[in-house]
Amino acid sequence: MRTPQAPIATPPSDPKGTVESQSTSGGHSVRTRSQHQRRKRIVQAAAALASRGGVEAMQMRTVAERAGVALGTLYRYFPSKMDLVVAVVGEEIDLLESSIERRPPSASTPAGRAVDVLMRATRGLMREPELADALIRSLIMAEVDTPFGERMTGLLLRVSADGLTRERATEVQLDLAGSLSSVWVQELLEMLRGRRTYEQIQRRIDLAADRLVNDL
Amino acid sequence: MRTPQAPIATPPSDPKGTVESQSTSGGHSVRTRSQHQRRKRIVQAAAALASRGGVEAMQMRTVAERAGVALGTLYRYFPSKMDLVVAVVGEEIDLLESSIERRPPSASTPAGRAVDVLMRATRGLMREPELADALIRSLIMAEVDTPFGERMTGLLLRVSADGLTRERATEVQLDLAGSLSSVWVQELLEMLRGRRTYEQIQRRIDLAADRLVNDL
DNA sequence: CCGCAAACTAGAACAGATTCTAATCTGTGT
DNA sequence: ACACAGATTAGAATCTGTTCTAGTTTGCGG
Repeated sequence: MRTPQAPIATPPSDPKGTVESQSTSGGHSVRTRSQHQRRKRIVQAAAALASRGGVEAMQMRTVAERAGVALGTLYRYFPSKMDLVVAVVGEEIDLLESSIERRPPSASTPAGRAVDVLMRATRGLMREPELADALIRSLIMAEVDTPFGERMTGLLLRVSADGLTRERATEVQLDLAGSLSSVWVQELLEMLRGRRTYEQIQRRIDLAADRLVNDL
Repeated sequence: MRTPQAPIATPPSDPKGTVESQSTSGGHSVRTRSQHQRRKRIVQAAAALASRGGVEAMQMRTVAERAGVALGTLYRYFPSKMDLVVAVVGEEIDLLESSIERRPPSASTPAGRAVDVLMRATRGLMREPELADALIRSLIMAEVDTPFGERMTGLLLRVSADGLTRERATEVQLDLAGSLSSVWVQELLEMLRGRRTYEQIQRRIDLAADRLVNDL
């Protein structure tokens, strides 16, 4: 019975999401420490299971067991399975981001770089269809604010607008990034339904990018 | 445990979906008669529940009860809840189609007529957000071939290509219809997340249609 | 009217997500 | 070291989709 508002997973009793520093200073509510470990173990276990049998194989009991925490604890960290899925998906994006840092897209035009990123993500997802499935579903179904669409759009924005963050991008750039990631999601869906090959997706993303560029 | 292939709901033991005629002739397997009634009662009950609390309120036990059939029977007609949702959604499209027959879109350009249809559908959906939610989700999640996307695309095709059926439409027209309904779905999603108003959707659909037209 | 296969029914059973409980553990302030 | 709040745990309990069972009903061919 999903309640309208389900806060995203953060170590227990952490008002804002910004827990990082404080080593010996005036802490007062955050248990940070083994909790980060625990959270990591959980997401790891979940990811491992998901990359096998997909979301189905990622059963809450099993995740808890593998992560070595009680079911109740798992639920304290992730109020619903969807939240956990979203977290796993987040990890995946981290990977993509660091991959892009390591080897930035080389295309010369903004749209080209955006396409490059999307196709790289596509290849990554094709390697683990089960996870891709979970990702797409979570992306679309999430009632909570999906961090995924936002992040992917931001990512596209950065590579296409070359270092700009969302706030500084022009409306036009935002539109490019947003539209492209929309199209991409649609294509991924089709792929999951077995109606697209990698090549087809590439062609269509290219096409969409071209169109957008012409429109601007 | 969703098995890969879940046939869409049709009165029991009905090989092809084309059951209509035969009144006294060589029938042999179809029980048609009260079964159509039963099916209708089920979908009706389901729709009623869904238009209240959404998919969540549409519990299989409750649906069966309200429809006056046993749970097992419900499952005989609709092998999974998703199938039932799809059926309910189908009803909704029927409504849209007949509405369009009654009062065809008046715009002068093909794209204009397509936009007209989409916006009419949008208004209808906004009236029952819970159902809209169910619709969109089912549309996107369905593992079975979603009849929804197909039907909506076909509908757009008919109004935009003015009487042509799918087979006769040019690739270009197909693309128009397909792209528009993609965009529309995305916009509806945003609306459900509270990030779009009717006006915004209208503006964006218009824009998308314009773009497409220019591309053709 | 008879017999049979398919459809239907009531209800138990099962599965996995989510919630709840009672007891224990941990970290922090005093 | 002591006390307390919040975190964790094991496990029972609940909820809802889905499956299964055994018995009954229905419609049709003979």
